[in-house]
Amino acid sequence: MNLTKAWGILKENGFKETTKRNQILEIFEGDERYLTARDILDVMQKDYPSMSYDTVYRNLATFVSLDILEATELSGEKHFRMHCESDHHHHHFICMDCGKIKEIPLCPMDLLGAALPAYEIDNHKFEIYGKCPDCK
Amino acid sequence: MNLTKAWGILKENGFKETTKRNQILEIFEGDERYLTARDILDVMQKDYPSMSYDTVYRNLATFVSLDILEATELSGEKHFRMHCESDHHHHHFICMDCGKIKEIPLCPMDLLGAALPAYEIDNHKFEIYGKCPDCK
DNA sequence: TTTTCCAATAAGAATGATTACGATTTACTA
DNA sequence: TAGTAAATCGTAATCATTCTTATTGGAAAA
Repeated sequence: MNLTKAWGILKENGFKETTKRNQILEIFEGDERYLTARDILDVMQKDYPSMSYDTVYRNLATFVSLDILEATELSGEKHFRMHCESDHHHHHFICMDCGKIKEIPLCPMDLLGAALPAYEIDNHKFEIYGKCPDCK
Repeated sequence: MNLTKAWGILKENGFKETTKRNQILEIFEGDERYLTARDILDVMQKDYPSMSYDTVYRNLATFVSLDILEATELSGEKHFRMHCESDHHHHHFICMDCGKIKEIPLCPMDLLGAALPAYEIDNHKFEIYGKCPDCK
């Protein structure tokens, strides 16, 4: 997702255009890896030494709720990255060295079909972890 | 997995048979849900009011490293349950109401085959979340 | 442009899970 | 039964995240 589209979504939902908010989005636009709240704060504090954790966490939560960012839990910490452009549902290979991802077009839920008829399925998680060709 | 098998593994690896360790395993043997460290401590402190967090976390880590317990991250907390008996690799549906699980025999990695030839695949996670028939 | 209002932010304290550590106790071995 | 290393206790420290109150800043209206 790019900045323009992200701001379209934010404006539609009544969020104000602030410089901090914009700069956080710029970081994600320029980095395809999964980043933590601390990663964001570290970069932001170069320009805004007084930047607060609260601002980072609040904005990350906003972005995730609007599907601008996607989140996942890696070794006990929440990680975030720009939501994929792809309009079809997919999953990710995640490189545990460099953090870069590769889209996996397959979704195991397609194959489960009616295997769980009596169950209410709300969500699912499928991720592959390892090393990408560059880090291998 | 049952207590006997768990103690077999522990003894093989030189771990001592302590009453606390045994009682933690008994809790897991009698509960098919995913439990947190706090859940364990709460139950244990009925019998041992001085039970320490350190003891709980240390033993949980030991059990996971020996594949006696399996662990997963649910809403920011580590959860543990007895390792499944099934000798074939499988995944889980997890009920977010009661915490009970259902085994899913399918593994998406089987279907990926050689789809990621240049990648080193170390691990993967596939879990389905929702409500079981009883909670629905 | 200026005023006004409410969302957004700063600063730091609070929380909650997890880990660490020195002192003490316990399980096994000889 | 005594010796020894592992296990546990009691508590403090750490780390990510959330909360709270006061202040600031964006944008709509005057």
